[in-house]
Amino acid sequence: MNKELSSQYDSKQIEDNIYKLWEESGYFNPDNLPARHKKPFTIIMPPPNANGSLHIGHALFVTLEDIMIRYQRMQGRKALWLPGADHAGFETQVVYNKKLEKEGRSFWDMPREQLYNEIKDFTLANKKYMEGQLKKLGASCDWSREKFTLDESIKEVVNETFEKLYNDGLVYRAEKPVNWCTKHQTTLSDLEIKYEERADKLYYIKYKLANSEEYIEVATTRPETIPADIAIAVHPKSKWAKYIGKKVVNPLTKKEIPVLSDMAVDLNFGTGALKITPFHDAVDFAVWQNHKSEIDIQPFSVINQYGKMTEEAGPEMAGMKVKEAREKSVELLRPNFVKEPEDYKHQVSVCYKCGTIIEPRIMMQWFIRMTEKPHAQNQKSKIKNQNVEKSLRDLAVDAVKSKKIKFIPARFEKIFMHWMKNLHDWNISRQIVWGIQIPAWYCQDMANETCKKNNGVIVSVKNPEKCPHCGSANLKQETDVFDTWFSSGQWPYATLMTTKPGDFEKYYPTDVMETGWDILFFWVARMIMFGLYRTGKIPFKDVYLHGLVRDKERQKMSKSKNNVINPLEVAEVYGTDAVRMALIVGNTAGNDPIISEDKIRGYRNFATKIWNASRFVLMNYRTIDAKPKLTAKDKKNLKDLETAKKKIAKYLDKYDFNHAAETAYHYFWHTFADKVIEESKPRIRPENENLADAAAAQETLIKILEESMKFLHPFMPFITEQIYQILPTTKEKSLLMVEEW
RNA sequence: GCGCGCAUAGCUCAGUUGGUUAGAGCGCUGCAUUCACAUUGCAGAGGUCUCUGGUUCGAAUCCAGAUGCGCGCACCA
Repeated sequence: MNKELSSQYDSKQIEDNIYKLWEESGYFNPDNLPARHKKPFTIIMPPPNANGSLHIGHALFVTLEDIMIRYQRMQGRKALWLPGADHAGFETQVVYNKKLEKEGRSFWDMPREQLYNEIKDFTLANKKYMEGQLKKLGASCDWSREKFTLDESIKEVVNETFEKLYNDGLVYRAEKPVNWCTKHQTTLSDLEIKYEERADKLYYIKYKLANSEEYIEVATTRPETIPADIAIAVHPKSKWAKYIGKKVVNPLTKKEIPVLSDMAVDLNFGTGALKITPFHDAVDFAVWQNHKSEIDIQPFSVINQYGKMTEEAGPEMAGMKVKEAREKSVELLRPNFVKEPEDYKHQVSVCYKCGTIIEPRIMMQWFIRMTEKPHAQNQKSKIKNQNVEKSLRDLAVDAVKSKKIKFIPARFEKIFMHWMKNLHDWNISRQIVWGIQIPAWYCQDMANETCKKNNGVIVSVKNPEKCPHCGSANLKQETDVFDTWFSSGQWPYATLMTTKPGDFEKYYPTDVMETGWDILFFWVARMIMFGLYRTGKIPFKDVYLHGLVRDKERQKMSKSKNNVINPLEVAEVYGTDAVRMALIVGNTAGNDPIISEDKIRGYRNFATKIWNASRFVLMNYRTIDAKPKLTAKDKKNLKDLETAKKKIAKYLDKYDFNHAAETAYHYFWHTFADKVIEESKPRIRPENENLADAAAAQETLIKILEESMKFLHPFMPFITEQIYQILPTTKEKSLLMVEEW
């Protein structure tokens, strides 16, 4: 029967069939696993952004998680791998914006609803395509529990958390400095901006005292914002201290502005005097907040949301872009220069997507308090608050400190703590259309005192229809949507609370969160905080962080560099199993793996080796009418097998996939194929008249082959399942996937 | 500025609590081949483990410093 096996392993011919075999068995769903599978083992898949197709980085996470799931399933765990997809709000909107630009359509002129629906169609199409890709990669996840971040059930959980945070005083709406991207017309969180070094000029400007030639010297990189200066702050120990309490003249508007004393001014930088422009700088905003009583001018903006100068900037600059206005202001200010401007290199914040310089603005936005305790149990909260005594930050910090949550590799614990220490309140509102609209309504009548006290704000999981305070039906919903990470940060419990009844109780807390280190703060930290806040339990026990896949030259893969490896394309050529091995061997947790086609080719050769070794054993297989008499060497070989298998299990238990895979590879090729098989050749030939010996050799070979398929299965599921299916010892309808390890 | 890493064979990396001649893959050299597999086998060359000092009977491994490189965080105008 097996004699017609071809000498080459043809992955294309078998992979789809094998996946179908697994899928039809129903075993991806842990509920269907045989009775021996008892204790749950859960991994929630990091939902890929449904705005493109899977790249090699996705293949890495799929492989790592599938290895864990398959291994644990074989070990008798009730293994659940819950798949999903992320609408990826801002990122997807950026992608769609680009797409429209290419098509010559204007993103900004489209009605909100139309835009939303178009992006929705686009996202759902991508999602469907990605599901097919996950299957190609061999992902043994439970499709019956698949979730999408915009499922109604998920939105409800997310909104409930928001309402609870609001009632607990951890969500607030305020006018505060935020990061504004003038291209994308939205605010961004502190994590969504990056810093770039820019060569600018530092201008030294005289602010003269009223009716005097005396002046204070102020250094600034942004002379165009001078019309919005409402004060000058000096350090009390600076040489300008004698002017504290006096007034100076704004060199552009000629208005008189007060001189304040503030320790926030750095004595050792610039001139020891700082111009205070609250609406265009966060530090200045803070200074203004502390000196409100001393300043009679209300702060205002001179730059609008498009990065253009407003009327308040004065007739010479109004309407100009910031860059032009800077040149203009320099021209106007020249008489007030103390000296020629100096070249100055500094870090400026830019949008992490488009690189546009972030314009700090003061805007009414929604924020989450990260470092303060919630109010005492609020009656309004339907969800009990298990953790009233701690801030979101402390919940996470304590869980990590006490080792309830462990990082692999451990060094990320320090990085995590460092970030947590510097945590600020999180702006969660975005002025984009693609996302979950914030469940807040504004009463337009504000006909009673409670309304006024709350500024007309009503936070409610579902549309309240009427103002609960004054009964007005004249409500307007907030148009801003949540930062994507606000919803994905709730993913572990939001999914399990809404799949099947009992799932949350059974599968939460999950066992492992496996994801890239680049989203440690974006995602992992938020999941820990929200998980503890909302459920009182950690969302996962271990966090395994993988690196970013790079090419041979250590470059990050990107379309523009033309070094992208499409996992599906290479899997088509070399087989999925080869791609999976190439991603695992030589790759340790937290390090950026380097992947090249050569490496993948190497593991395709390994697949061929597995195929031919198996083929050899099967081709020579015959019924021998004798009781096998194992030699000492046979016994040693079987013992070596056990040793290798134990070693692999030990490595897998420690998340050391690299060594586990290498050990499996090495044992199979250089011990089994090169030695055991070679030595067995004369013994299994029909010429061997010692039937007991022939039977012993054959039994040893079959046994090792069968066991090898088991320990190779998590890494190379397709070829191993295929061979298992044709082994003479395999029982009808049994699957390697659920075999006992 | 604060913080986290890395430095081992030509290349990419392992090296788990310090303990004989420091490992793997790829690459390289030589030989073999009608045999399950040339997508192969066997053999081999190749390393002062960045430098300096310290701890120790003993250091690639622990400590301190230097040099080089990478990265994260950050409201110095």
